[in-house]
Amino acid sequence: MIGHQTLTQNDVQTLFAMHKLRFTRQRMAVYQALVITENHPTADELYHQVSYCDHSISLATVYNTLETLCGCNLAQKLATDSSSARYDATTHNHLHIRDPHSGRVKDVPDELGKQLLDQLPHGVLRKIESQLGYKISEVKIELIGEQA
Amino acid sequence: MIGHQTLTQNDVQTLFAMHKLRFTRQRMAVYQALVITENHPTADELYHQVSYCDHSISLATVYNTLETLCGCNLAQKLATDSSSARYDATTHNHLHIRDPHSGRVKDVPDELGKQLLDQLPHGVLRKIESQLGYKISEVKIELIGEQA
DNA sequence: TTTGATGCAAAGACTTTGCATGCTT
DNA sequence: AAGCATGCAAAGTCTTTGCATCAAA
Repeated sequence: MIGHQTLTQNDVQTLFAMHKLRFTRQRMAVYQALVITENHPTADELYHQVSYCDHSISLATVYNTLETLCGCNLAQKLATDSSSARYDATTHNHLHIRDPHSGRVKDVPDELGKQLLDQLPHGVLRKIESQLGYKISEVKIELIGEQA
Repeated sequence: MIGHQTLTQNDVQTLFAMHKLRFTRQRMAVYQALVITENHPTADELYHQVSYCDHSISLATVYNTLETLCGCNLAQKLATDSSSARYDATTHNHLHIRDPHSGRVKDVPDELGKQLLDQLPHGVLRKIESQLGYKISEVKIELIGEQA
């Protein structure tokens, strides 16, 4: 996988081409901002961040771009209990750890998250599937805790 | 714990009194509807459900009531990636299964949810704690899947 | 009686959409 | 050149709020 720190314009251009997305200055800026931003930003936060360099971009374009990115799995919309949606450029299943006091959400390093997901009791998951009549496609986990 | 099916008006009255909430016909109806409803309803769904019997209740009251109930932990607002919030009268840690197509959320029966939580790889959790410097107090799990 | 809840409508926050223009392919 | 993306503003959806009235304690 391409490291986030070294994501060049060419990388993004290639990525967009792979997904049959037109490459525009606005999409480039929104995607870059999304990838770079540590915490998971809202559309409005991205808009302000991008506006800093591109004074003409519109909020509607940010929303449209985010929807497009989510549509081809280059981003995902996170579930939230607050009003505005948050977005994440990491689209593979990964874990978040949230500190309820500070409200901060951090990513759990992939190798640890993967260990946790791999070691889930799959027998119980299958029992849940058969008992509820569902086909489980994903297990989302959020850890709650505070910095020691 | 009081079973949901046998929740009488007196139970609710007592419950509200314990939380120093005024007992009104509207709050009673909203709380009852929330407890009874299988999938976690939106404010609008509750409004329509309650309206069926109480033609004068307003949507604003439903929202106000839900906020009040959440404020004293008689309900919780669920995180969602769609537009409207969903509410849940079960406030202890339990598992949800969400169908991304319909947006519906269902509870996983407590005994199965408990099995899943008990059989988590605690060694990995401790590794995450020590590596990130966090004390994990809770693990929230949401299953994604669709009805077979 | 006092205090807080309700209903209504208006305002607010967030997001989507229609359309003319411009840019990518 | 064709078709999709953009910017703008307007509309749409969900939620909150101000205020007069009403009900619970």
